[in-house]
Amino acid sequence: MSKKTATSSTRYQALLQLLRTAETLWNASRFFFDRWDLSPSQFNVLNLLHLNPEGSTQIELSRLLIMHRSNITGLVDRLEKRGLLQRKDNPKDRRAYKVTLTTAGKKLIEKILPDYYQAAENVWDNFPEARTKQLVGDLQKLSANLEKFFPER
Amino acid sequence: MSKKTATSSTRYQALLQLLRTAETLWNASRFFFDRWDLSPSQFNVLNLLHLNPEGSTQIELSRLLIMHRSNITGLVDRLEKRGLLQRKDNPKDRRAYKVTLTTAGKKLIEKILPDYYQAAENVWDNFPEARTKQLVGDLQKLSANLEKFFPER
DNA sequence: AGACCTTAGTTGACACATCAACAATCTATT
DNA sequence: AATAGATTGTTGATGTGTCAACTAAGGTCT
Repeated sequence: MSKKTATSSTRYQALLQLLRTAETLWNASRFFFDRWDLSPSQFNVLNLLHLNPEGSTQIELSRLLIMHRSNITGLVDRLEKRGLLQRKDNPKDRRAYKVTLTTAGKKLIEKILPDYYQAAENVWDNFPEARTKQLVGDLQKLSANLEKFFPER
Repeated sequence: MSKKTATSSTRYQALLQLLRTAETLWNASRFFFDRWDLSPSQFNVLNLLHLNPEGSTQIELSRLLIMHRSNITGLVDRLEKRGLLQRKDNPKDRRAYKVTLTTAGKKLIEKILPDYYQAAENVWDNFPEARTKQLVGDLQKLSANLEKFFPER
């Protein structure tokens, strides 16, 4: 049996494959959301707001999306310009807005969601459920390790 | 047993977790390569060129990196400006360049690689090798399905 | 040779992402 | 109450990514 070189180690390959698959998934989702002229990030914003009808502050969105606060500004700007959400003043904290879906935004996200869940099922194509559960567990473990090695954000 | 809602399906959660873990991994790698003032994409370019000493065309790089050709232009521009690689005219096809590492680029990537492989091992932290192999297989299967559902690039 | 199609790379317009620096506001401590 | 420190959101600079439209060059077909 030949000595393994660093470049061919399974663990190294696994990280590459993970990035590659995620890239493919992201591209697929970009293609998918194009029908409604949304980017995956824009969809994520609408989806989060839909789950939180009282509205979220921009900093909350940035934490949930693992994204810098300054990026939320532009994302919310563009969605607000399209009338899908609105910034509402927050009397409890005058530094922060409450961002909420408009009626149009709520209507759009509710139109998308069924297709979205269906697509998420389809791409697994008979993949055994138990195996999917294992995958989730493994990915979570890796995430935890990564955060241990590279702590701050 | 309660009927599962779409949002709680394991398969849907698995896709979210995949994106989340990949994001974390990407952020960790951004942090990692910062020591050499490189972005992950810049590292990938240098790494590919290091594996292919005869040089690659930009279109080859774009395919390997799953990235639009126009993006390679800027990526190569910046690395060329730093003297890490060079565009060489290609007599066999005067439309295309051959992009190769300079001595400085070769020296830099060879300084980075040992740390890189070590980090890739470290983040798995005693994760069983067999399980890693399974993960790679599962991710490949998902990738294949994704390309079936969302064909073109 | 000429006509036609394809391919490699660049450019410009735009979205998306980071960071640093700043203003406005909130909070804690004295 | 005053000061000091932290937090929210915006802005500007820069890098990264997409796409459409363009030039230059290659390939094919008659």
